[in-house]
Amino acid sequence: MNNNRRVRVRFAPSPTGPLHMGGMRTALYNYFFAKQHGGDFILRIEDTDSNRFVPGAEEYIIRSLAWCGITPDEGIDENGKVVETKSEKHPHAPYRQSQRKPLYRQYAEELVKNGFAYYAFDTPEEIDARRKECEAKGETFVYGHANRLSFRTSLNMDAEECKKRLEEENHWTIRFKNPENRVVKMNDLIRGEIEINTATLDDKVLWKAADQLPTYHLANIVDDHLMEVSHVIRGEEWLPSLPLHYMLYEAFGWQDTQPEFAHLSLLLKPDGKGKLSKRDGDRLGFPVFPLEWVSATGEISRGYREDGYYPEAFVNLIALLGWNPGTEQEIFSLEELVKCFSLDRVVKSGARFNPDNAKWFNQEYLRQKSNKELCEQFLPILSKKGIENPNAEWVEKIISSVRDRAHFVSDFWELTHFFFERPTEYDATSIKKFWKDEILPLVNEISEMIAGIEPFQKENIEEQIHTFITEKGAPMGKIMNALRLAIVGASKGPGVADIIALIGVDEFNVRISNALSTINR
RNA sequence: GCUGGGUUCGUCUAACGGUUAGGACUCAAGAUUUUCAUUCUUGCAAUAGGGGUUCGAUUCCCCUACCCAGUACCA
Repeated sequence: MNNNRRVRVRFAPSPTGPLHMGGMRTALYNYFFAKQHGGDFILRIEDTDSNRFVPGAEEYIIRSLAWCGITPDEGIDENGKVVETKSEKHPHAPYRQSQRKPLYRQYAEELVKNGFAYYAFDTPEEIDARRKECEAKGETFVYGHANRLSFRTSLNMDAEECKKRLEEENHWTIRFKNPENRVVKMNDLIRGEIEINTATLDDKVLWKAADQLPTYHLANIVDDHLMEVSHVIRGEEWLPSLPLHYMLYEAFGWQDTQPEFAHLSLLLKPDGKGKLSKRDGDRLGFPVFPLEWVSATGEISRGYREDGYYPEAFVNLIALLGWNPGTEQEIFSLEELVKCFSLDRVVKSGARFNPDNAKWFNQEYLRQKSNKELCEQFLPILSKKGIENPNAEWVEKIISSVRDRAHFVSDFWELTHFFFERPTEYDATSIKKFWKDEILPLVNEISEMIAGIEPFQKENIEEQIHTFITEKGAPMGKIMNALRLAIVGASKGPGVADIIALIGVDEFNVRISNALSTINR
């Protein structure tokens, strides 16, 4: 393995549906690693399973990456389309494996020629029957060195017959001839040395005549080699096939440029057992996908973007699920992540995803926004509520008064609606608690005083209310709360003086008189 | 079942043989306060179990338990 060559990584999803958080994390880690080393991040589409292709999935993946601020260096063009023809910038096109179809067969044949693989003629049905037979006896079925000679293969048939079958049949495959008893020593950048004896491995299918396509294993090795990939950072589910991949590099004689491997642990459910799935999101009420996804049947899966998450927050929270900087820093921009990321600080064990934590990250990012930015983000929501073209400066002031309590911009309406609409109902518990006979005359009196304040500004209002109450020797809490109830309709919101100043004197008068005449005790 | 990987507060994690086992989220309490929050302070809470190795194990080794993955002509 050559450590001096250019760092090139690939993110190679298969377009079988929307990419979920775990997949995004894999993409992110690949990106951080590549950029940190001044290398390339390649996007390759692994669509060798024609049966599982899902329309729109490819676009979804690219849009999700873009939302997170990731643009592949190679594999997609300026318009976000997968590159199909070679160019200086994309020398390895096409980047969709289905379009690289003609390329793989020769490699598989080469393996056969050199004794590392063989032709197998049993149909899937025949193999299935054998498998069932075994299982009925309580045995594990493995198509491998122990029984490969009991199948119809090029290993036990004369050349003539084999040739004839290859020409006439269209359901044969090329299988890897797994060594009977060999210890393969492997290295993983996260887990260290791993050893496995090939005795337990099976003869994996490498290429299928039926659709003239390679399986993952062959396509993956061939493409990583051709695309000069230096590091493979992928999910843990690939760890068991690492020995096969090692042996394939060896069989091809590509050990010198064999990439280094790093296998990432999986994301686990917030509760119970097992890995995180789409269902958990539905069940527990959080998104599992970066962007909203509508399936062919019209089923909608919510996305972080649609739920009001900032992409920076999403990237940050995903990055810290299974990786830590070794310091106490928790808020990282994409640039900082590129700078700080390192594979040896990736955690080996699976990380349970906790939605509470996700919200906290968004809150942190929301706090970094200016009132102006938040206002711009809030305007569309106001518009939906029928508040068209409000004075932006005014909205900014309103946001300023409540921003500390929000996790999302979407929280703002609940937090501020009483600025935009008069109360039509008054909270019963608050009435009972604060709307007392002995207080009402004072409320009336203080309201008249407030209405006369000039200039009608928060500081003045606050000060004069205090003076008034102190002079009267009245109970501060009771009066303030009664005022609040009158102008808000409930016991919530920012400081009373803030609200009064923001709604203005005319609106204040209307609300007070409404309250005085409407509230029934 | 077999093979591989994993196991520190409820959760995310730090400590790569010597720490009162640290931080964050959550939760609880207190302070502030005109409500709800914010903020500040404090608190609760962990090395899966058992054997070794060692002067000393969260850390190294073995066994057990549990969790995860793979075991497809899917990726």
